[in-house]
Amino acid sequence: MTEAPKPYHHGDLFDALARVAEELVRETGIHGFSLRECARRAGVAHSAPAHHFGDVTGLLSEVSARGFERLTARMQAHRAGTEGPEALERIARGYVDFALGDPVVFVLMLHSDRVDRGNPRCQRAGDAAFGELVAAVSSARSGAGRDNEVLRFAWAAIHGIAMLLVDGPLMPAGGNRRGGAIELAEGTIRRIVHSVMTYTEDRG
Amino acid sequence: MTEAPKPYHHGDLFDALARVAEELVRETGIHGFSLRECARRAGVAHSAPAHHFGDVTGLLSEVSARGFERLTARMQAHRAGTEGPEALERIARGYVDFALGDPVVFVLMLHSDRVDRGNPRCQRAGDAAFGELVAAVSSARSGAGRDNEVLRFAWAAIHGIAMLLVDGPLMPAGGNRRGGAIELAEGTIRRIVHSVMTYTEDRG
DNA sequence: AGATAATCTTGTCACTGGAAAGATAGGAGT
DNA sequence: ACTCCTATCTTTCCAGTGACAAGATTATCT
Repeated sequence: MTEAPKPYHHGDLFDALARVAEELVRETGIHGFSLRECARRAGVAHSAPAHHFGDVTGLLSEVSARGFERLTARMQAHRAGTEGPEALERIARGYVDFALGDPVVFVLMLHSDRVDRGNPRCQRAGDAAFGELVAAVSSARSGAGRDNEVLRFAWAAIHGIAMLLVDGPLMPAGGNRRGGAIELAEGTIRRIVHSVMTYTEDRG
Repeated sequence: MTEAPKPYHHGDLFDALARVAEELVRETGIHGFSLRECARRAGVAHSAPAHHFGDVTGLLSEVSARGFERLTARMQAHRAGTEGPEALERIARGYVDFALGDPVVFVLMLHSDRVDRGNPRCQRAGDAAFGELVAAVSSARSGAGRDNEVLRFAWAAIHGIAMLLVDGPLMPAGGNRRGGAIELAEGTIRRIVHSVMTYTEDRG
């Protein structure tokens, strides 16, 4: 039939493994992830990934890097070229939306010890993603000063609501987890933006 | 000599295992944790923990529950009976201080898939800890309304700064991680408190 | 004292990640 | 065309893991 002849050389095993790993980690969770199962699904021997990624940390780091790339794209899509406070509000929504849509990968990216955050690809992709946030804060404040402080504040609040909704105590119990969570996040995000905009005035 | 005769029955293996597990998870990280190594250090057979905790998730859930108890105590100690905005500021400092002092356990408690957050002990201890935060926000606002909204906002910001400093991109690179991080957190915490206090006025 | 239940040990299982050594293929240079 | 060299992938092996089952030991209750 249409059975592939299964050539010895896969052709693009690096990419294929990264994709399968992403799927697998979503299914099984971070701890449940298995290199052998991953290789199995990609149709290669269990030691094949080692040549491309070194070890399981290397593979999951690649998954993390791709996650950051998707996060960047998501935030850009949400921002859609806007400026000012609206830009920040949209970027924040993009951040939370990504987290809610891909919770396992999100936690993997930022808070898992199975990823090497010193990994160059990971770091570059992470910097790019956070660059979007920096740019949005900057656009919202348009040079009003206190940049580092206000950036930390904004980032912390956005990241915090994402983490609490995705994987923490604020997680809605019911069925449509994502819907309820987004709704909860909305108010908090608006409040964060407001707080960022008034940063200078109400504190010396 | 003073060699213990190593009785068949340990006496308080539940507690001993929980302690050893806490230490071990600190040393090896969440993923590196091993039930067998834990049993080894406690001086019992590798299957002994199963009887008390079921499986490794049960054991780590106990570690998590104890973490919440320590978090509660830490926050109470920081608050020291104060009221109003100061209470919230101190509680927030306690939260961040705990996270920075015990980062692995902190991440385990809130964002690990090796813990069963439905576990009764875990849930009760978690509720107690978050009760401290609720009480502090309530004291700071003294019945100014919008309680759920403002609570989510405060919690998200506090949790966010803790996570980013402990295990994320804001983590200071240098040696005295904790010192630098606390300093960074201070400004953010003050800002959070301020924002909580002005919640009603500057938004309809 | 004797029965019953709780606690702990020994032994086994399938599974995991990593290392080593061999098989296969592609490419460069002659 | 032919050989060498290297990258890719497979097979084989090893120590380690969590869970389970069955047996040994001790505490508790009547």
